[in-house]
Amino acid sequence: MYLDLEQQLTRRIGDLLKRQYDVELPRLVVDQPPRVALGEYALPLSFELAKKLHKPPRKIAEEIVAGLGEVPGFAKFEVAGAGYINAKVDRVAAARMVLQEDARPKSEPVKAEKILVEHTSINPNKAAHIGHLRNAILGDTFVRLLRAAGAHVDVQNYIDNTGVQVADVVVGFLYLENKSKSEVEALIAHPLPGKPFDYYCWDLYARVSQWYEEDKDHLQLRLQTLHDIERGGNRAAEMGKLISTAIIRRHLETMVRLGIEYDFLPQESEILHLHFWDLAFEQLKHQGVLYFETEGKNKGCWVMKRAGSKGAEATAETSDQGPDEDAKVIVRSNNTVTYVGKDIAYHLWKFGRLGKDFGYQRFYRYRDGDQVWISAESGEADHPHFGDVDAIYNVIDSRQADPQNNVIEALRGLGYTEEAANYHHFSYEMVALTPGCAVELGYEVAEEDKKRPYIEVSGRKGFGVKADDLIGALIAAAEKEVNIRHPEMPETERQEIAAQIAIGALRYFMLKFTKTSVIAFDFKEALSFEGETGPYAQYAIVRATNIFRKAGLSAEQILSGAIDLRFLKDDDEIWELWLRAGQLSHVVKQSIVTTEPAYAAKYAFQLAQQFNNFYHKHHILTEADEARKRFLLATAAVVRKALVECLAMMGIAAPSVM
RNA sequence: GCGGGCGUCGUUCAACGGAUCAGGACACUGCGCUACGAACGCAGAAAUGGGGGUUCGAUUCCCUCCGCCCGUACCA
Repeated sequence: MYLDLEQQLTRRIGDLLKRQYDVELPRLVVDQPPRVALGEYALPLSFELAKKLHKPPRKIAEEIVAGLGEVPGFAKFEVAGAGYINAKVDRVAAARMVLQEDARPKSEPVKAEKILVEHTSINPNKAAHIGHLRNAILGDTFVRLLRAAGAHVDVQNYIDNTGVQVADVVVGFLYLENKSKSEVEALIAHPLPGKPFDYYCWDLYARVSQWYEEDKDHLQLRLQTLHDIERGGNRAAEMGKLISTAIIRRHLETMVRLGIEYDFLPQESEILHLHFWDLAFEQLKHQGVLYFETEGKNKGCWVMKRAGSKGAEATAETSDQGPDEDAKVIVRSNNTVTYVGKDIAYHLWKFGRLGKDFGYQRFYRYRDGDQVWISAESGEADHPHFGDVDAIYNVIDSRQADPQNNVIEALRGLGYTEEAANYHHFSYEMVALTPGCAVELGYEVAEEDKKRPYIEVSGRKGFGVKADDLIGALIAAAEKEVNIRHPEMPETERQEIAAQIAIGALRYFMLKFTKTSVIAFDFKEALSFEGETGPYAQYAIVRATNIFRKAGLSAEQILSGAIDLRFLKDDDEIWELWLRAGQLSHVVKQSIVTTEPAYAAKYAFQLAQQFNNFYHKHHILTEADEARKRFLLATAAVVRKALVECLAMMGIAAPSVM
């Protein structure tokens, strides 16, 4: 509703400006007035026009209002303040639109046909921690938003199964624990009590890192193991595959608890063994993106100009002054490829510009029947096709901005300017621990660290909060509350509701911060079910549900029955609820174009807050006027529907009771 | 050094360059359940790091200083 009327309005204003003043504004700013009594849209454009037209803003505003005449859907235009134009919609007509619409933005914020979102991408060598949760929840929510907007989205979780991190755990099993392949297999099949395989590897990984510290010669073993894994066909490679595959399964299980699913798991092992790099290398050399360095510190390497490096224009004058020391190495002097190099090849594949595809194998099937595919050298004959997309979103933390930009730079250098423009690094800040939280967890914290606002988590040091531990703690806390409130309920039902509340709390917690904000993790805040939290919004829904239950009516019955919308005409507070509900598609659009799910989270909370207010003020079931009662019920139903839909986009369920 | 991000009530987070109190949450003080369940509501107190500039208008844009964080590998 809100989006449609806004478009209607801006189109009319645009026409009017051209006709009446022969001017065009690059973009028409549309605000909301401070109070809904003043209208639904506020246009500050006369301030901007004042200089151009040499007239006072207020006069321009009056002229525009006079020139607008009747606009369908709008009741009135008013000049306010120093020259604002406030537009008041026809509330009854707008409310009718709210009753009919769905969440899909009609203005198509998503241009691309096929979109690929990559998120999670945890190194498969240890349990997922809270930092990974933020990544996965941001990514999954963005996927849900895009799909709600009608986009076709594939979800990928990139698996770096041949990197140093996996190598480190392999070193741990082979050399620290002297375990054979079958012993590790047994550990995977029958984990120690209270210690799933990914937890086991979490500890082992930290021990190996410690072991490297003790004697630098141990690092030789790591290098050796890394090379063995990359080459394949040996003991270390087999062990690596065994470990990474088992850990991936654990990660999928962890994410399933949060309602997060993937379509495809591309692995680095296939990027290597199917020689993706060779094809990319040819293109890069051919287009001159890469050049061979013959002197300086990068002598003997294939390098490219670093993204954002200065002197791009100055090369003509400075080219005689020796090699570009700031260049990014893509192929090392020992002929191996760096991470960025592999990533370039991978991204050429994503955009269908590589000329080669993965093999695909079935890997995991979700309860809902959806299938996850994994890359393989020789895949199954019958498989879906991934890649070859129009736009990509890589949910990767902000620390990796440089390598991401280098990949984009390489694409641009290859002439794929459109692909480069449709390559979005969905960047977000990390989750760190407050010093207090670290102490609470029993870690030793240096005095100087205690003064810091937060401390970075580190898988290498085993320093952090594991995802499954946090989920477990949340469920236990929620269960306690549910048990108090609903002792009569069957246990399975109580558990289900506790899980919904726990996940709601966790997902909302990870979404309420904007991406640029570092989350300083603290148990007290994360475990809270009060205030600005997921359960707060869920509770508003439950309250509405309870009213309908007592009234003996379903939401559908209420919304399809006779509703006297004239009550809206002189009730600003209730009208604001309808207006908010009608803004859902606007919120979806904004969240997508700004790649900011926090925007949707804020909306959900505010809507719930307004509903709780309404709930407190109007006692619906005892309302004597039957028509008014039906109108109030419809208000609750409309808000509930918008809330349920918005929470669904965040992966938060609406519990039946709580 | 260079590049990027960030400094907002006690704490934590909001605010496309816009309208009277810069908004919410937590914490704090004081209230409100015989109601559609209080995982709620009401009231109170409390903030834009310093200095310039652009603008009709700056928390927002530009410059500068101070402070914090992250990058800046032939690691991923």
